[in-house]
Amino acid sequence: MGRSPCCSSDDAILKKGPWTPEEDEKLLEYINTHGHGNWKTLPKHAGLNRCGKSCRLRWANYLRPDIKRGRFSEEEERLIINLHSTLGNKWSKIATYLPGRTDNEIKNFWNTHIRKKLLNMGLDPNTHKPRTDLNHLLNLTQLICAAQLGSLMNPWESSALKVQADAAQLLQNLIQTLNTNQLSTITAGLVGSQTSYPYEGLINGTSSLYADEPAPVPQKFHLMSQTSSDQHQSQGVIDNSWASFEGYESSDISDFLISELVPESPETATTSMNQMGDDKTNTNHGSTMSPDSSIFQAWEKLMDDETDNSFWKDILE
DNA sequence: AACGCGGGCAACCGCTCGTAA
DNA sequence: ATTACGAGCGGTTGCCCGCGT
Repeated sequence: MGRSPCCSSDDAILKKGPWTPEEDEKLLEYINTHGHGNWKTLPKHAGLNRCGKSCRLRWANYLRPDIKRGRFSEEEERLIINLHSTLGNKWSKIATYLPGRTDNEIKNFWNTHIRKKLLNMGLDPNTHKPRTDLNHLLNLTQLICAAQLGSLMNPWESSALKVQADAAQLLQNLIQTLNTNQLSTITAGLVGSQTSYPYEGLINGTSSLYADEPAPVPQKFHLMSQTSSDQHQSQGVIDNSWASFEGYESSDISDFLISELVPESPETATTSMNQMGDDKTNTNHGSTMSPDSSIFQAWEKLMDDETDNSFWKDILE
C-alpha cells in the first residue's frame, strides 16, 4: 500500500538540512510543554518550518533527554554483534536492548566500525559466517600470489608474512566452511542438538543466523506473550517479545545474550578458534579425511610454521 | 598552506506496517 | 475488503572534520 512522502507537497517551503540551535530549542520547548502528540501538526504548533517527520527524527535521534552520547563500550559492541547475528538489520529492535542508544546511532556504528571489524576477520557481516564468495576466493588467489612473490623477494619482510597470514585466514575460513557438514554430523552425534559452545556456528560457518530456529533460550526465561503478528514477523528470529521476560531486567537479558552467544573476551574467542582448529585436525586424522585434505593440511602446517598464536590474537583484535 | 581523501555522523528518502474509517 | 493516514524502519546521501601528502 504505502503512502506518498509526508512532506512532498510542501517541499518548496519546508526547511531541510541541519537543524539550528534555535530550531532545537523550539522543538524541545514545545515537546516539554505539550508532548509531541501528532507529529504532522507539531511543527505548525511549535512554530517550526519543518515537516513532522523531520521533527520526529530530530527528537528521536538527538534531542531526547535519555540519549546516551559518546563512544560505544566493548560491552555494547559485543551486545550489538550478538543481537545482529540474531535479529539482522533490525536496528530499532537492537536499540531496545541498548538503553540510550538510537537505532540510527547503532546502524552508523555498525556500518562504520563493526562491519569492517568482521570483514577483517574474514567474516561476512551480513551472515556472520566466514566469507566464501567468489570475490573472497579471488582475494585468496591474489593473496597467495602476493605471498609467494613477497617470500621470493624478501622472505623476512613483515609485510610478506602479513600477506601470508591473511591468505591463511581466508583459507582457514574456507576449509571450515567446506568441513561444515562433516563437523555438524560429528558434533550432532556427540552432543545432540545442543551447540557445544556459543560461537561455534559463527566460527565454523554453521551459524543459523537467519535459520529456521532461534537461538536456544534457557529454561529460566519464558515468554510472557507472543502475538500473532510477532509470530508472523519473527520467522525464527527473536523479536520484541524478548523485552517481556518475566522478572528479568534488560541487563539480565543482555547478560544472557552475551553469555549465550559470544565468548566473554576476544581471548576466549581465540581459544575457541584454536579448539576448532584442533577439532578439525582430529577430524582430518580420522577415517573421513578427504583426498584433498592433504593440500589443506600442508597449507595449515606451513602457516603453523610461519605464524604463532599472536596471529589469531592480532586478527581478533 | 593547500589540497585530496576517507571516515563518521546527522539527516533525508522511500518504503512498509498498523490502524481507523 | 478497501482506502487513507500516521508512525516507524532501514538504506542512502551529503556534509564536516581530521589526516596525510
